[in-house]
Amino acid sequence: MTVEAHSPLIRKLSAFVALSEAELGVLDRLHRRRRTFVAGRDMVHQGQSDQAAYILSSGWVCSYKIQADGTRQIVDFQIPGDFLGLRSVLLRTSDHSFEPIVNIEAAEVLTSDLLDAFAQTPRLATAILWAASRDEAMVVEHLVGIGRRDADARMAHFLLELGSRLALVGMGSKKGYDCPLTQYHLADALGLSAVHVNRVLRQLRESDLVTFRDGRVTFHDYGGLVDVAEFDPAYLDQTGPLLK
Amino acid sequence: MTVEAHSPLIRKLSAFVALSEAELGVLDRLHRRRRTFVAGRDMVHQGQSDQAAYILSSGWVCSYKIQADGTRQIVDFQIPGDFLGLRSVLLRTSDHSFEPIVNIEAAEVLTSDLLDAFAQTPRLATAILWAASRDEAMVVEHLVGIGRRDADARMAHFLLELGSRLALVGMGSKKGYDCPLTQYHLADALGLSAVHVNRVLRQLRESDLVTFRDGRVTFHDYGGLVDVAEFDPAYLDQTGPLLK
DNA sequence: CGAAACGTTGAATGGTTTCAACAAGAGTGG
DNA sequence: CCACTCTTGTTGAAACCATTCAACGTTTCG
Repeated sequence: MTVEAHSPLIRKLSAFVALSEAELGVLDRLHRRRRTFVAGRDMVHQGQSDQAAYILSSGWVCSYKIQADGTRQIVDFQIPGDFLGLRSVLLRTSDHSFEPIVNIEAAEVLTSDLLDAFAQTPRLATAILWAASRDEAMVVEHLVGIGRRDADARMAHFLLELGSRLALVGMGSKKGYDCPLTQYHLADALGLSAVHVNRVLRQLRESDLVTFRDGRVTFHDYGGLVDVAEFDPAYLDQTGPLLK
Repeated sequence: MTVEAHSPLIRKLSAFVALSEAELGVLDRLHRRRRTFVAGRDMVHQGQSDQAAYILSSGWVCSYKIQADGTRQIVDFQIPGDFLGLRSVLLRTSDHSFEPIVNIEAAEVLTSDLLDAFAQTPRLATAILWAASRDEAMVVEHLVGIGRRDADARMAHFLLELGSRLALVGMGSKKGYDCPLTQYHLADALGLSAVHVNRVLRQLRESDLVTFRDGRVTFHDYGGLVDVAEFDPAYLDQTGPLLK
């Protein structure tokens, strides 16, 4: 079987670990319980208990937290190949909500499925924990961006990071990528107002760096954008840990 | 042996799981390799490879990331009982730096020690992963704070969260706690300028909510502060997962 | 067709930063 | 022991980045 024939998750993990046929089989079996969710309706709501985890196979999801005053902070976006709710399984309660941005397909993974898979193939367990650590590193980088970058750099960094992530599952390149997010999503993710997001996007467009329009991100000057963002993809480029 | 006779880590884990004598023994053995570090000099520098992890037994540490333009974002503070660098072990390279804020004592934990301990007592492994998930939840809450809270609420929330964490290891109460941080630390953690931190602290003090002075945080009106911060400690109060 | 969601733009406001200056205490070396 | 420097804290004034408010255009969809 070629890598392309598999799910985005397998494609992602394969970029870092050469998986054996047996491991590929276990991974395939994790994808058995297929489910779909419609855009806009929360799949998991913050405070909900005893949740399953999911592997996203198509579509986009965002994980977010709502505050008492109604403002929303998007913590992360999930794209095909990403795990979703891994932490909610370990803590018994989910501390944030998940909302599908478009209609999505996902494989439901019960706690027992996951533990069984880990018991069968420790190398796979390590690979998945590696992916989880990489997600955590992205949240940290997100934190740094919101705390210490101005709006332009923040936006530029965000669009670049998303591009790198999508490239890993074959959904983007240094030319650009399809992106179903609205300016409201960007605002809630970057800690800005929707109005300001619009202005920032205009400025980046008029500087011939990127265009965000009609569900498509187009890079016009990738290098220039990297400079604006001070984008260093080191935290995404980790090679596999403990795996020879 | 009573809980008080043990390390802060044991004290923390004991608040959520009743540990057996055998598990306590394994934990004690993880504390064998004692080391000290002096204030101000990085124990781990971002980009450094093949790092050990540490269990902090006394003193305070901060983990941070420096950007190209020299600005610093503190991601988290570690207090006694906290793990440090657990992720750096899994990813081969550390993506951020650790700096002791005061002279500290820590137990060095080699990757092999950790894996051995996990193999011996799966319940302990779960407990430690639970603690790691809790740390991640705090980073997420931190992200929300920087993205969507104004400076006053951010500061109030931060001081309250720290208080709750310290209370768990017996170093603080709703009256207050000792705190070796400078206003610069607060600024770098909260994504503010040091000047503004000073003003915010003054305002909170003049509203008779908290005083931050001479290495001591004193709560004057705990309830009032909770209101300002919209502090909901749910994400800290998880009861243990998968452990009956 | 009307409503709802998304995008766009201008003007006024405001929270936060920057710049600048000074005070107090700790540590250092002459 | 004093002068010196360094770190930390403090305060005012000006400048700025981002928000809020408000209005309007566009597209989608029932």
